[in-house]
Amino acid sequence: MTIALVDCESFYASCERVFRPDLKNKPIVVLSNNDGCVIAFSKEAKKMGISMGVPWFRVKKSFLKQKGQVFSSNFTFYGDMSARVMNILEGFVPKIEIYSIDEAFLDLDTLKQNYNLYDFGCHIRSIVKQWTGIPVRIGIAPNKTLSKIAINEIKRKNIPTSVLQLIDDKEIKNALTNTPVQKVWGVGKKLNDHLNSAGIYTALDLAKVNPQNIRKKFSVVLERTVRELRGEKCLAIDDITSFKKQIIVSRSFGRKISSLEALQPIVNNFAVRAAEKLRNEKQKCSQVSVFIKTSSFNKNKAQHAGLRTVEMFGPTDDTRDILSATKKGLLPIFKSGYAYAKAGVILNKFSSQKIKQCSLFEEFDNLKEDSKLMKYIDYMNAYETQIYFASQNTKELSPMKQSMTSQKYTTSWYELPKVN
DNA sequence: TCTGGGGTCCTAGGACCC
DNA sequence: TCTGGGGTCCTAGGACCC
Repeated sequence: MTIALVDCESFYASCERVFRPDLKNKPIVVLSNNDGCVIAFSKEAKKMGISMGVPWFRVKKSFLKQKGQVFSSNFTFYGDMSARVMNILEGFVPKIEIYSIDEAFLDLDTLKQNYNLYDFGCHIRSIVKQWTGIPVRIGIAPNKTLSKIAINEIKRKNIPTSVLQLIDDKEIKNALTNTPVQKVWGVGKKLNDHLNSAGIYTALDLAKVNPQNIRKKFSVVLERTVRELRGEKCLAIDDITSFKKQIIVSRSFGRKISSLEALQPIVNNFAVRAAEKLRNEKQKCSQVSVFIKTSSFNKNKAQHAGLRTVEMFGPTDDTRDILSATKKGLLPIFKSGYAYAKAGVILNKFSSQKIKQCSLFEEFDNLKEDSKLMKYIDYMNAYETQIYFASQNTKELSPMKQSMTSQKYTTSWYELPKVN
């Protein structure tokens, strides 16, 4: 049983480099929405002390002074580059799980025995690099958790080929010894603290604990992790693209918002966007939640956070239903006198668009056909015309700072790269 | 001054059943 | 005086991931 994890090296930063060869070997950072914090960075930026999630305003000055290059996030572009990489990977083996925008698990069991997996990894790496310009690391191991460890080892040891096969017991033990337990896939900050206080500091320490005891003291999730560290295979490769179970549209605001009059239309924007996403997924939802919160970083200011869930009368994908639920949810959680920093709309309890269900109190004869209105609106919004709902905030559709976005090199005719 | 967004899975505990 | 036992289903919230 063998799995390969293909992981794109500092993916967003690498994307930015593909059409900007002048940025080779230069420090690059990519920022989150609102240019709030650093969410990706190149090796060169790492050397300058940039770390994941650091607030941009804190490192901005010194980074720019050292001739670093900064980008606002350009997810349309990264998504397209990701699809290209995944497409290539799908050509190598029949079973692959696209785990995130920059990672995929490949099932290598379908390959002929005695196949040289290390060479195969190197081959994949060179093809992906040649066809897309994106450098990848490849960790080969008996299961998912260990393939993650292999990727960590490539980083830690700075292995020049960026491919590592972790199969031999001694090698695995050595890698586990060198992995702090917090770097194990599935161990976050909270678990790390608990494990540390129980005297578990490395991945090897964790692997030595009896899995049943772990299950009793922690959870079945961590038990699986322990078993995988020991070489068992617990997590299967899930190659079926499953439907979404939840849709979230949320944003931190560019500036704080205190009045309901200002907040409601912005939350409505999120509701409209969420409904569009839902229709795009060809699903309906039966539950809408709204949340608002003040900034948790402002310790000396009064804090308030609220979440309210509203049940729908039946599954719906109609923006008007979702808007009215949003309003119902927002009113009771809004308290005046607070400076709100973030809000969001969450859609839950999905069912297929094809299923028609009328509510208990609805006459069957009245079961209306789905209105064509939404279809027309989506159709028109896909092109130049924009149709808004009256309750939206159209003046400040995205009160978001994003001043340093690169071109949509591969997804817009108007922004294609030019060759002189 | 300024600190992301979008997801999944699991569990404890409440509500309910016989 | 004394108030069961066993089970299912659902949900909010926690923890984690990238």
